[in-house]
Amino acid sequence: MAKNKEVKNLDTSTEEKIIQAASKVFTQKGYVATRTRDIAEEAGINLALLNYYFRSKEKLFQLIMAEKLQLLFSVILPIINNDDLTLEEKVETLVENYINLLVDNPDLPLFVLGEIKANPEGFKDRLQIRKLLQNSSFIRQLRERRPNIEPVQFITSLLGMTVFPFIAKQILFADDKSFKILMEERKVLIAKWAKMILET
Amino acid sequence: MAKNKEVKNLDTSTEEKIIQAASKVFTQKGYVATRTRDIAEEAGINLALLNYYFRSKEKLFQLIMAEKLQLLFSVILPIINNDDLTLEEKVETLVENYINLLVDNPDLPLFVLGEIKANPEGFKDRLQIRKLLQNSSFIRQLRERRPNIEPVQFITSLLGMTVFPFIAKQILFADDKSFKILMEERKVLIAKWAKMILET
DNA sequence: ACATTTTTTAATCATCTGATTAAAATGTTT
DNA sequence: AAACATTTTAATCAGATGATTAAAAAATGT
Repeated sequence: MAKNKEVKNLDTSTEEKIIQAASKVFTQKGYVATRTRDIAEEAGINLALLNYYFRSKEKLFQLIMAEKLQLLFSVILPIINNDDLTLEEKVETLVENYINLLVDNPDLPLFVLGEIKANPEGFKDRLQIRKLLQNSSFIRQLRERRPNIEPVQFITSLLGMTVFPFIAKQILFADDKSFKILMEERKVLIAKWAKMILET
Repeated sequence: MAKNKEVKNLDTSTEEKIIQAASKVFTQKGYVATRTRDIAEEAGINLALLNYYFRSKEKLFQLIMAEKLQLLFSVILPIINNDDLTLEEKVETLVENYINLLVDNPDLPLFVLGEIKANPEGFKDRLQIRKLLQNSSFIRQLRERRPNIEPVQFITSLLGMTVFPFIAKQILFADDKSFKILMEERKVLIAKWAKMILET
């Protein structure tokens, strides 16, 4: 028998291949548009094998979605709660790290936001972002600095400037090469503009 | 026989009911997630009637999508090409009109952007936004004012600040009522912030 | 080498869904 | 009212798709 799953295929186990494939197809096409056959083909395996490893399309999707949410949270949470960072430092780090993440995962925003809209109830529990934000030192610093501005207005703008280009990529940008260059430029631009907003 | 289709049902002809229903369901759920049966039910008619009026789901979708693109363009194009408006006036009007449009059609951005991503080829011809922008007086004014900033960087930020809240609504905002209030506030905020960016 | 467990496959099922069809109902003109 | 055109419906079809099954193949332990 093969008890140690870890020892088998050191490079890419079948399970890992499926997860990789599912991650790619799901984020590219979304849940409904994705056929389990697509994932199987992408993974280079048979369809039935998918249901052997993961009981259903839904289960596999939940796994991928949890991964993606974790990825997004892991960039935001440590920063907005870090009491050692000034407001300006938080903004800089947030923009820098977020753009880095999105350059490597350009499909992430539209995927996650689309799935949330398609099935809001399924995210009710997992998405307490608002509450996590509410109690963050980031919000506290924002309120201190600009008492007359709703923190959510500033955050929406910061996120909008950062995330929107990846959502509207197809429309606004010509080719992938220049897009990446512009996104690098954008790190300093957004940080500068955000700080201006905080100063006024 | 009934030659004058217009005379029949003055309030809502069957065709109009179907279009209304399709508009609602498509923008809410997207193309693949929408079943023709959903549209029929929403319109209060039988399924076969859909294929009687519009030959197929695809045809009906194309009609709706064309409507929505037209809606979006009709807000942007007249403004960015209006030589009588200063750069600041363009920004103000653009933000004001766009938020007004999105408050009435909050599903529009995610719908259009999602469908473009799902089928980029189908939009290749219809989406010359980049070219339309390129030759606009808006771009010319931006280049004059801030020669050191790529116009697309500014435009992406302006659109991001304006459109993103409607895409991330579910995540960032608590309830619909406060959302609308904040979006009203946002008109002046974005205009102010955008003008600051242009000044520096 | 043998037995046992794990992995993989081909074939099949049941359901969903877009579309069609034939016929009934409704409306219009004469 | 009769004849004709238009509108609406119920029933059905064909293809796609998620899932299952039974059996073969491969890996592993003794």
